[in-house]
Amino acid sequence: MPRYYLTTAIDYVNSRPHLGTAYEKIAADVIARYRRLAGFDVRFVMGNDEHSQNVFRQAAEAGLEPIAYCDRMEQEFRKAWSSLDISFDDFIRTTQPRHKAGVTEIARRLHAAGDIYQGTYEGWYCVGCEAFKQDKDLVDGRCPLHPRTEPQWLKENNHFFRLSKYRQPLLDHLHAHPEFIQPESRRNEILRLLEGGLEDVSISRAGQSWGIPLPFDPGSVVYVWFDALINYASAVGLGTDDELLATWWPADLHVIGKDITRFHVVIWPAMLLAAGLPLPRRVFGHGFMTKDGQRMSKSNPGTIIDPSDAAARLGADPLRLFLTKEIVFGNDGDFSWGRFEEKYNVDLANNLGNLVNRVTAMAERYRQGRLVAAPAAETLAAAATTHAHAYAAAMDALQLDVACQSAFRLVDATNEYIAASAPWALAKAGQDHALDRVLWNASEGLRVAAVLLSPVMPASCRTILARLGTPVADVGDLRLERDAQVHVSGTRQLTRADALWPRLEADATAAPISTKTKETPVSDTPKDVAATPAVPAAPAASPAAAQVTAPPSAAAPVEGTDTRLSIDEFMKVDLRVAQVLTAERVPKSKKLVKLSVDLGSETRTIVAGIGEAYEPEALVGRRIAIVANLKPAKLMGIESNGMVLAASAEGNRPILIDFAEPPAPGTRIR
RNA sequence: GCCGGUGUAGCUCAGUUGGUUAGAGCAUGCGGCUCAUAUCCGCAGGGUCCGGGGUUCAAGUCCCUGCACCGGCACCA
Repeated sequence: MPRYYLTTAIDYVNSRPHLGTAYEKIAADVIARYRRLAGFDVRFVMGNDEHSQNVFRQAAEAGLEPIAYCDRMEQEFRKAWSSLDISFDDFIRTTQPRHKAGVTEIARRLHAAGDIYQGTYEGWYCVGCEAFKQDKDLVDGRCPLHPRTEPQWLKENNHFFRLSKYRQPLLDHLHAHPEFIQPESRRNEILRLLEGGLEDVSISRAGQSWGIPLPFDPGSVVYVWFDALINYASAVGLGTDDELLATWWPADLHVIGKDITRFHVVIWPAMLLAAGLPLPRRVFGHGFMTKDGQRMSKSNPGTIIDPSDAAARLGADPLRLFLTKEIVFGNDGDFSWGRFEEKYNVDLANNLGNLVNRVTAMAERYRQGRLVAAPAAETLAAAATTHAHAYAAAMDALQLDVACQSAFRLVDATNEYIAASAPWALAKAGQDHALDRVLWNASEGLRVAAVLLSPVMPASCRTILARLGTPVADVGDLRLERDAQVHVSGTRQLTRADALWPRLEADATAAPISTKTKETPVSDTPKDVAATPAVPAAPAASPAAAQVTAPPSAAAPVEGTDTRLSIDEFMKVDLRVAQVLTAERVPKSKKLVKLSVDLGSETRTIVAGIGEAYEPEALVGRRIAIVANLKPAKLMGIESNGMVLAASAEGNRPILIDFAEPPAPGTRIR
């Protein structure tokens, strides 16, 4: 049995998964399930990346040990993936002993190969900022933010990886294996990057406790991204189980976001070359998800969609289909509730779902559900073969959207076949033989379509197969070769049941469905499956829900990570009323405005990013709210001593705070 | 200002290395069917492929240029 090892990127645990991360897992899951269907022995690995300083900080803020925080986040992630029916075989965490063993092994190998050397990072260090400063950041040899503090010349011991040594081998590899990076556009970017030269990279941090110690310098920990990449090999036994490693490595496919392509096609392969390990066969950089055209990001709450919510609304399978079929794999994709609901109605309610219903209904009505094999209908059988081949070719080429479309063409072909052969007319005319044949073939067209769609909609397809009298214990038992063609022998008992995907009516689609419905678990006995819908009836929009036009709100903070401030902490912020004396645009900037403001006792210069929303002249005389005790910052060469308060949603123009009655400049706000 | 992306039917988008008459779904109009969740099937209308210039026997596709929108950074303290 051929093997297939694929991975997704492991996820940072500093926030809960959103639809963008879910998209990657769904796409990878579709590929994994397709490979199983195609007869491969599949290993599908996902996991969490836990050794970042951010995680360390977040844990501290939540009053937790880092590992306890990570444990909690693991549950969050597992819950999300479970609600989306992600069929990973293994879930690796970078804090696990097996991963530490893998990292240690790689570090040891690179060290032995002479590809790690000790270097020092030297530079001006500003104690006030707790950071190294570049020469260009210093003014008269001093940190502009802390002009009274003498910067210190510091050295930090670091270990460097000789990445530069692998420039030519990487270029050779890319030329020898054009399929290594996909899609194509990313490959060109990397070629340009390599042609421009590579610099060695630092792989350690001194003086940190949260991380994996370097075997040859226990005082340093491995830098987080270097650590993270190794998970792909440590998950299959690097450093712990040579036999397992030999079985699965190299990976057939890394599915990652396009933003981290260069880590995966430059640094990671260079590490493997240095360690004497084979390179992964393919790296696929998928696109980003947007919400209603806006970039989905943590700092923009309106764009964050909780994948479990989205799945709960119409079902995990409809969501999986939408993301797989409507987004060209490799391109950015947009999610909107309206489009999701539209595609749900068209593809699932009207076409596939209705086909299931009409086939089972006719079988029951004309034959008490009992169908006997009949000769294949030529056109439909040919369509099944053609579309199944196109489907497999597309899947092999990772054109997931094209593959879905092929499967749906078979759904269309089956609907056409039914219309053309009019079984209801045959029934009326008493042409039993012809009727038997049409019913059998229609059910076969549908069955093959369900087999093809099973990687995308596993639970639903299992239900469809059960209703068609061809139950499987697990869709993983299906095989393309055997099951994705029209069969011409046997007898079956079909069962009609509730609509799989009830059509959403216009007024229901206008409002988000706030009721969280969980998918009815599919029972193990096919009989029950046939009797129970895999997806509950769409919840009717209640009058109350109909008034709500906003989508479900952004992800709530993780339980237990209470980030609220005490009153003392809040009082540290010195908010003041200020009156604008002068305002002028900062030359060559897009949105910066330089203000001088009256604070009662003093006059301050503040630079604010409000130039896109306000004309500077209109600000003069206006009373605004500012933060008065911020550390100064330099913006476009101008020192800003404070911050103007404004309502500012990401992507929207800021709106200044206004006072209904004018307070005196300098008045404290609290 | 720099870097990147996008611009194709009313809407949402496909369009491989240049190659017949530029496609799909939705929406619209007409017709058919009644097994089915008012579903399905057929037909039709609808396009300056953002503008301009160029290369070529041939350009939605390649090159130059302009415009518009989006994203990132410089600058949101």
